[in-house]
Amino acid sequence: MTPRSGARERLLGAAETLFADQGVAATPVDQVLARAGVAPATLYAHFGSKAGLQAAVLDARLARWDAAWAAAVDAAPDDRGRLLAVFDALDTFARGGAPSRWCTFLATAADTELLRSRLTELAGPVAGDGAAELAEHLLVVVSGTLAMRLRPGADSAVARGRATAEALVSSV
Amino acid sequence: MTPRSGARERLLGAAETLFADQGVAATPVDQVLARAGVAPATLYAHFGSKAGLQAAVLDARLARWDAAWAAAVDAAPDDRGRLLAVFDALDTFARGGAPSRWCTFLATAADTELLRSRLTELAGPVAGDGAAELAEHLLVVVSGTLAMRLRPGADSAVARGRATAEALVSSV
DNA sequence: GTCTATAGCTTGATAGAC
DNA sequence: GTCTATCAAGCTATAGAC
Repeated sequence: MTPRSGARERLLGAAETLFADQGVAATPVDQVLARAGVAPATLYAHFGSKAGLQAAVLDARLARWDAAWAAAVDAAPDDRGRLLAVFDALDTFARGGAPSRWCTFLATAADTELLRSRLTELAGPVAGDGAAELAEHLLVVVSGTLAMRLRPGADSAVARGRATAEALVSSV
Repeated sequence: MTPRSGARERLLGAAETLFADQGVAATPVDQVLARAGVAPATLYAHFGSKAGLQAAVLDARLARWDAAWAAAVDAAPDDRGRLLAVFDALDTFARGGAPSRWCTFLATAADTELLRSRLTELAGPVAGDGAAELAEHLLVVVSGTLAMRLRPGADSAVARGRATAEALVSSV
């Protein structure tokens, strides 16, 4: 917890948008600095390197995703709704002005395991002994939904993914 | 059709591997040249630019994927098998020594439409009126399978994707 | 068609003042 | 902690000989 620093927050915000829109490699540090209105040395004082900044951006995103998913689960009315709440959270994230390629951060190892374990847990009340299998199916569908958001027709990606998930849940 | 040129083929092969393993942006032209054993000017004579080389690599890949899928469909015994043949083709590609991140090329617009239309066609005999809907579900699953191959546990990605697809087909 | 050599630019990161 | 100014390295692409 660095003593509150406007520059730090602005750097994280600028980097998140630019990295997501253009890709990390295609985004020069100078561009992040310009958008944040910060000097080069300040960035290196806070994050050490471009890679350090990237890591900090991913961490921040993961934490927000985590919170959004938890909130969606809490808001759901029943077991089936809680299992499918991932898609509500995806929808929130997608509509919430987040960069169009925000989903790339989900391609990390930590996140895959998080998804798998939570989905298995949530699938329990719905599928009983078949919970692990259903969770595995839903993991594929969630991954596919993220992938679809990278392509044309991204707007309807979450809705289509949810429809597929519902078909799977109903077939249990 | 350039007069047969060993350099051209070597460049395509080297670029395919390196681009897939490291990403295009992270791969310097020099590295492609070194692996191919070719001089800079030769690359620019054939492809005009790094982007031109990248485009040529994608074209070649798409053509091979196309052929592999068609072969898998032909080899399948029945309608259901033909519909699920995408996964046979994915398996062939994945095992065939292709770079671990080969799937990135499937994130193109052209390919998305190709997938959708062919899957819809193949779903006809299996799902009748529900063909379009089933194809849409399978499109999500195929995309998810590709995404899973980018993460740890990639080896079993195709098998798990196929299992999800079978659950969907069976529920029709 | 292919080579060697190099131009010209952009990048990530640092030095030193305040 | 933040700034201005700058370095050293790496990149893509081209020139010119064979």
